[in-house]
Amino acid sequence: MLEVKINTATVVNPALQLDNQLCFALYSASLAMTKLYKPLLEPLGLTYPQYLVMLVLWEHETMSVSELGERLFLDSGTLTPLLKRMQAAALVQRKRSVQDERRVDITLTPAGRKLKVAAARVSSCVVRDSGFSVAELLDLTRQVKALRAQMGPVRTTPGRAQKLRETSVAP
Amino acid sequence: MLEVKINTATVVNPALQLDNQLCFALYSASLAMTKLYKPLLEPLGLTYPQYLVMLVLWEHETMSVSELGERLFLDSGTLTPLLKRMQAAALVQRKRSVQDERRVDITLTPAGRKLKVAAARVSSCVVRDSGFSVAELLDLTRQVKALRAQMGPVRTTPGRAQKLRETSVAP
DNA sequence: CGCATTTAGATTGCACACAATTTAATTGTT
DNA sequence: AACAATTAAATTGTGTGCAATCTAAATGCG
Repeated sequence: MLEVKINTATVVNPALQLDNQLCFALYSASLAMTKLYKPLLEPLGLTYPQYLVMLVLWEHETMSVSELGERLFLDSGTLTPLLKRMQAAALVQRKRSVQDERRVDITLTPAGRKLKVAAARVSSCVVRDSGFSVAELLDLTRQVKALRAQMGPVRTTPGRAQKLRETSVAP
Repeated sequence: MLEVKINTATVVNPALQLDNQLCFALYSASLAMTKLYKPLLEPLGLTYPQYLVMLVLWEHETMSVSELGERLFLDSGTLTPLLKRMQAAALVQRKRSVQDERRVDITLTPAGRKLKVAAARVSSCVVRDSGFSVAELLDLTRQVKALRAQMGPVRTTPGRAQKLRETSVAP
């Protein structure tokens, strides 16, 4: 491996430089986005992941826990406690399905439905603060989604982590 | 607000559709990236955020906790316990600075330094699994970093959340 | 010098994420 | 019908993120 000593810093191998890491860019941008949303969602009584759940429910009104999980790429270990908090906040209802007693259906309450209007304002606020045009945002969204699609062939259900082929590289 | 009833689904207002949300694309892609790395980092005894710390240290060898925080946009509340675990794993050393007793300097151990070779293999493995060309990855990285720069004027030190201007929109 | 202010880390408490396991309900098969 | 296999949630345990608070050390200033 090419290696150069500069000062006290051992640098080079661009593949390991933090600033070249897409993973770090995404990680960091995602956390920054969460912080951007936080003060805007606080008046609505929502955390950021809870806001994502609301986005789904505003499109569908009723979904099972696992359907929500498929849509958001989250599992029951994350969603169950989150949804319980949202129920405690009277934003959603959790009810065992009658047709299938395994399912738990999540439904918006009137209060939850009502939040949609305020959320639209939050959304426009964030778009503005991003400093990007709507076209740029949509294009970037498209690219990031394409990357996402490449990476995670979904795997919602707990258990079975997908097997990754190891790259065989001379040691 | 324009609103259309389709089936049981209340749709429309593209600004609130999950699939149009850059924030969700980033969030989801970032989590997927973490999952992609996880099985590859496990043999190295690293979690994904710990891997990010290592990337910084492989570039600098020694940094204070707050310097690491500035680089990674993380605060001491996150880093302190994480670094303690890394110390317990003998990857880094934590030592009070002599010049400034407030500082805690983080240094790579020989074991930590050695991991860099294996990490390069992990990196190339992830690049391949992304299904994107290196040029595409770098370009996307550039864009996401630009967005990141727009959003978070850094704020490392705990306390003082930045004040956001509310959009004044007719209720 | 003396003392308020600032700065660096650590700590506490809460909310995710997720692997792994458990329980219960349903489906598939014979 | 009987029973193994599958599926849906919940639970448990670990590791982040981060706001808020706390302690101690350094700095600024009259």
